[in-house]
Amino acid sequence: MRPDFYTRPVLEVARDLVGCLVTHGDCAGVIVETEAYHDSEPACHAFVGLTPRTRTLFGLPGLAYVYRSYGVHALLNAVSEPEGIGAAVLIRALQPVAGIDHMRARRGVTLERQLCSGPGKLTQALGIELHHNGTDLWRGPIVFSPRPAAWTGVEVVCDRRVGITRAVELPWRFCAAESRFLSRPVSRAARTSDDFRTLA
DNA sequence: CATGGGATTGACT
DNA sequence: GTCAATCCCATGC
Repeated sequence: MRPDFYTRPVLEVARDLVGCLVTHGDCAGVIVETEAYHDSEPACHAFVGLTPRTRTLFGLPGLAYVYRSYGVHALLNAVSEPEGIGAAVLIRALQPVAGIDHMRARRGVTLERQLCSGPGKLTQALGIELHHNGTDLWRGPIVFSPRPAAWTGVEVVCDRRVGITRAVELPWRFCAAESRFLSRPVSRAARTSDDFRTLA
């Protein structure tokens, strides 16, 4: 998608990215789980302001923000909101649709449900690394493209974000409700409470 | 320049 | 359920 898709409130972008396609080389998958981050809340890297690390986050919407997590994994985000606002959508899980044997080789596992069911797993499966930080998501090499016809109208539910220690109460995780390719199931609270209603 | 803390995963009890 | 691996970077002296 072009940059104007990402020049919107990050919660809308995070919701609307569910169902979109991510392609890198011969590998591709449909996004089934995202999380939103914004410089106004302390779980976001951009909360500390503009530093060498957060330069991409404050940059042009539609750029890839890729950083190393726990010294081990590369995590992929789509920079959102207008330039000058530090916000991004973390891609947390994909349903594999192409290059599946290549993903198996990179991941060292065979079960499709385990190939991209986590933010570190999907970057390993697709061969996404730190040098992709700052590349754009409409020309590539990593390309985000609109929902395939079969994915229009999928139900998206929201839940609390995974693996953070600050601003844990914000329901800024977005999941394809019926997907079996999530990093973890949607919580009981999110399924039953009105506190987790998806944005209109 | 030293230190501490992760937007995780996989192996193990 | 617990826990280590491993590295980038923000912070503070």
